[in-house]
Amino acid sequence: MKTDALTGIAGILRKNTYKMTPQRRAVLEVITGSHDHLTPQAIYRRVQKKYPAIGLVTIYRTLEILADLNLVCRVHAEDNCRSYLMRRPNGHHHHMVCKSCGEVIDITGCNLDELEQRLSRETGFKIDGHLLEFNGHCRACLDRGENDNEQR
Amino acid sequence: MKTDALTGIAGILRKNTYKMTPQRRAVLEVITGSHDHLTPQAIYRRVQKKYPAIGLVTIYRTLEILADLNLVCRVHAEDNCRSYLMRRPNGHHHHMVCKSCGEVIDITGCNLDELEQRLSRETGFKIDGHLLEFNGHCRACLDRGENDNEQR
DNA sequence: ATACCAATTGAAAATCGTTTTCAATTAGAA
DNA sequence: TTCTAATTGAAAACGATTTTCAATTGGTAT
Ligand SMILES: [Mn+2]
Ligand SMILES: [Mn+2]
Ligand SMILES: [Zn+2]
Ligand SMILES: [Zn+2]
Repeated sequence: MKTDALTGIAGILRKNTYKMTPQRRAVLEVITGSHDHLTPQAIYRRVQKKYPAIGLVTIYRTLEILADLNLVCRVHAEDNCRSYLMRRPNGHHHHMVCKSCGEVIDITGCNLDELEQRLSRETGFKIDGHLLEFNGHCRACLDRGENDNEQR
Repeated sequence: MKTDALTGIAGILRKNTYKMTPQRRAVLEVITGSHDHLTPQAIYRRVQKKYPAIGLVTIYRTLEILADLNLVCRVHAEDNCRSYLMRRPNGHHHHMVCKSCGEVIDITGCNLDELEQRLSRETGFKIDGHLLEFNGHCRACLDRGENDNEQR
């Protein structure tokens, strides 16, 4: 199944005058192989294990292309405004982030259609999409004593 | 009224072992005097007009303190993941951003309470807040020819 | 009013993530 | 195999933010 997905993506790349390279294959394997969202740096570290010679620049460039082709999504968290990257989600979803431990939970079933329609009607905007993110404290952190240990 | 607000804030600062300085006063005047959200740089430029000797570091430090004291809010946009700063909002609200021209419209009346309760029940999370942002194209940009001119 | 000291300031350097430049390499069509 | 546009990594450039540090200052206690 992994092979199938990659050859499919290879086709999409070729169709857009991009080439499938070993580096890009390595990046794709890391991204599709992880359930979590990964920063460019995190992806870099993981890819290096299989492909030590790869450059961080290549990660950035590859991610940009993949995002443009809608094969991966860009996200960003609240705290450090660093831009995060995530693998292609299984459909539309959002995130709930624990302020203490940083755990990320995927959220489905946001229905903002009514709101979007109202806004569109009132402002004339054509709304393409939205970013929704909840923050708070997870069960585990709540139990283990609320305050203190904010993750930097 | 301006004086009142500032002396009030001065009290809050003092209560937290912070001092009210001319620099901080200048920053506060800029922030409270603008309806828009401002980047640290934008605030810097404006403050400089009244207080040319101020350093950019002071802007950052002041904003961090004000945010910690909940006197201003942190926000961040979709595109460039730069962290934006906004003046204290007149209540809970969100943003709609035009991908073409960058215009930001304030949104009120998001009712995510039901969703938050459901999520809280299902996951055990204690939800503190949320970030919601719509993106699309504003009326003006739509009229002036859809595609192309994406802002850098 | 004066003294005092922790808090504050700005300049400069350091950091961090990201982008640009460029010459050498390579994927893949012909 | 040949050919060429696309890709690569190193290094430098970049822009935003943070840290360091010595000099200054706000505000409280005398
Ligand atoms: Mn997700
Ligand atoms: Mn606003
Ligand atoms: Zn947690
Ligand atoms: Zn617009």
